[in-house]
Formats: sequence, C-alpha cells, structure tokens
Amino acid sequence: MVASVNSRRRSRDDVAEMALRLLDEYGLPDLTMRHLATALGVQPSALYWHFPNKQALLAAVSELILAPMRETPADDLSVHEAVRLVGSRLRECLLAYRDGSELVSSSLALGLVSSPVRAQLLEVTRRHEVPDGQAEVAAEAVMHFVVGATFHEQQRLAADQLGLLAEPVAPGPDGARAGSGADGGDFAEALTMIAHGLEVSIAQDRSRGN
Amino acid sequence: MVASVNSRRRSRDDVAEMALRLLDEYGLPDLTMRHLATALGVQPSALYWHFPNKQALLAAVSELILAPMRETPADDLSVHEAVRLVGSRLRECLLAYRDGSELVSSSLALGLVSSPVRAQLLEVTRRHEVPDGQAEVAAEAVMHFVVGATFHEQQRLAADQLGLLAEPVAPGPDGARAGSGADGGDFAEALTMIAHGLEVSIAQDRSRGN
DNA sequence: ACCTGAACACCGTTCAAGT
DNA sequence: ACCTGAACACCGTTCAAGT
Repeated sequence: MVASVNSRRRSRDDVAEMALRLLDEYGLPDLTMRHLATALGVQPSALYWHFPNKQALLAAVSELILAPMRETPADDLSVHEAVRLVGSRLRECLLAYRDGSELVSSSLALGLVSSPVRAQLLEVTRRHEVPDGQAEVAAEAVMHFVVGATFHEQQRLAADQLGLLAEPVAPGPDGARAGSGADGGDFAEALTMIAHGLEVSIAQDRSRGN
Repeated sequence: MVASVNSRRRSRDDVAEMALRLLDEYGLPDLTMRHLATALGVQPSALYWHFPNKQALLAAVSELILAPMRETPADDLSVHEAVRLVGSRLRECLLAYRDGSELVSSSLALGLVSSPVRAQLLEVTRRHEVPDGQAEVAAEAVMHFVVGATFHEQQRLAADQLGLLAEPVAPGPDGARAGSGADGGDFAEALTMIAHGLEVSIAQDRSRGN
C-alpha cells in the first residue's frame, strides 16, 4: 500500500517503463537488451538482476500496455454492448504504442500475460446469468480476433508510413472502402458479429433448459 | 505446366522444404539461416540468392504449411458448415508442424501470405447470395481467431511436453474440463459462435432489403 | 545461374567479482 | 541489493570473387 518508501520495486518498474518508451520510439526490432541498458545508463547484464530473461521483461511491458483495460467500466451494459466496448477498448490499447499488438500477441501466446478481456466480460455475463462456459468461449474469440486483427492493421499502418509515395490510395469517391483488408469499420462489424453469435449461443442454451 | 524439365524453381523449393523439415524437428528459434545452410550443405550466403531475406523464406514455408487449404472442398456446404470446416481445417494445418501457428501468424500479420480461408469461404457465401462484405468480415474473424487460438494451444502443448512432471493434470472424473484455457471442444464452440454471428448479420442485412 | 569466403554489425545470456 | 567487466556462443546480411 505504501509505495513511496519502498524503492525495491521502483527500479524494476523503471526498467519496464523505459522499455515501453523505447518500443514506442524505435519499434520492437530495436528494443534490445543492449539498447535498453544504454538508455538506462547501465550494463546489459544489470537487466538480468531485474528480469530472468527478455521474454519476462517483454511480458512486463505488455502489462503496462494493457493496464488501461483494468479500469474500463463495463457495468450496466448489455452483453452485446460489453463485447463491443471491451473489444474496441483493447484495440485502442494495442494501437497506443508502436508495435504494441505484436508485443502483446506474443506475450499472450506464450501464456506470460492473462487475458485482457476475460474479467470484464465475465462480470457482465454473470449479471445476465449467462453460463461461464459460453462467456469464456466468447472472451477467447474476442481476444484472439482483436489481437490478430489489430496486429495486422498496425503492420499495414507501419508499411504505409514507410512507402508513403508507393500507394497513396488516394481516398477518392469511394473513400476508405478501397484496398483489400479490414479497416476500423470492418473491425466494429466483426465484433458485432461475435456478439450476435454469443447471443444465439445463450438463447440456444436457455431453450435447452439452462 | 511441364515441371520436370525446368530445374530453376526446383532448388528454391528445395530450400523451403528443408526449412520446413528443420522447423518441425527443431522448432522456430533454431530455424536459423546458418542451420538451414548447413543442412543443405551450403554456405549461409548462398540462401540469399534464392530469397531476399529470412522473412521471405519464412513466408514460403508458411505457404507450404497452408497448401492443404487449397484442396479443401467446401462445395455444397451451408454457410454454417463452411465456417466450421474451413476453420478446423486451418487449425489442423497449423498443428501439423511444430511452431506452425507461430510462423504462419507472423507471415500473415506481415502481409506476406494471403488469407488461407478467404477464397473458400467467399465461394460458399456467393452461392448462397450473401453479400461479399459480410463474408469478408467473417473470413477475417475466423482467420484471426483460429490462428490466435491455435498459436496459444500449440504453445501450451509444447510447455506441457517439457514439464511433463510439473502438472500432469491427471484427467480424472471431470476429464479434460479442468485447466483454464480452451481445448479442442471450446475451439469448435467458438467457430459455431462465429458462424451464428454471420447468420444473424446476413438475416439482418436481408430484412433491411439486401 | 548459383555458390564461396570473409567480413560487418550486431544479438541474449552467464557469471565471477565488485560496492 | 544492485551493478560491472568480460566473455561465450551465437545471429542476419552484404559483397566481391569464383565456377
């Protein structure tokens, strides 16, 4: 509870915070233990006192990126609304830092970080008396879709930023509807689709007698 | 059409095929240009005549892994069935090689490989006169969910294989229903959910007058 | 057309030793 | 408790030169 006295955890968090700054400024490929050490004015080997290895450090950075998810109020929402809100909130978190989605994607897959949507979604579904099983499945679907789609999206953004002159796409009469992939609109549509699917599952479950 | 005469593409494909073998046997972290060169009896620099860089080589390997998707017949299926079949077929492809899902996940995100489900799904939805927009959104949702979930699943399998003694999980009375994550059953449930969601989207679209 | 040899500019991690 | 110094065992990539 008393945080200012204890300086023990401080420097560990400082390392993760500096890593996040470097990530945002130079990207994941340049987030090396050596660069990070230099930015902290320390030898690379010093980092291994705070973290057992690089993946653990990256997991800590992932948690910083996902921190806003914990304070996303999903109370008094319908199940449908909760899926859409939590999903798009997660997308915002991942887009907030350069290469954020790639970093979180791997930490998540390695199992070094817990689902950033599970708790919020289960809270809502429980209030609506939805069985946890259905809610867990939906939470997994939302998480994997959002992380995958946002990773893809962020990569395209980065590519466009490098080759600005290559394919300007020229938002003409048909606006952003060109290109091959999903934009923000498609993203919202997909979340709506998943929410619909969850509702159908719930209804079917109830008609079978809970 | 005549393949046996031309030896030009042969060696390029040989490189990708050997890379796939090394991937399956030693895993992605040990799939280095140097190991691959050694396995081919060649200098590392020789690989750069066939591929501009490692990512391009990995994309070629991804395509080998995804090749069976092209010959998955989705004809005369309902939209619902097609989503489930294509989704679980993709999962099988990714699980067929060690670290297959991780490799394909990154090639996909980098945009170096095209969607392994889009073509099949669009073929079916068109026969059922579903607007392409809905189908594209569903295809994205299916792809990202399957790749993400399978990546997660494959990583857990690998972890369990290393620490076999750590948590044997001991499939007791409640069978495989323990643990925190999604198993094969949850995977199928999630696909069903997405299929349901697509059906609702289609129905809503039609009631608005196509 | 396809490959070698040699180099460049890096990596993550360990570990004895310092303070 | 926290860090240095020095090393180990690697990486991907380039490029002149060979055949």
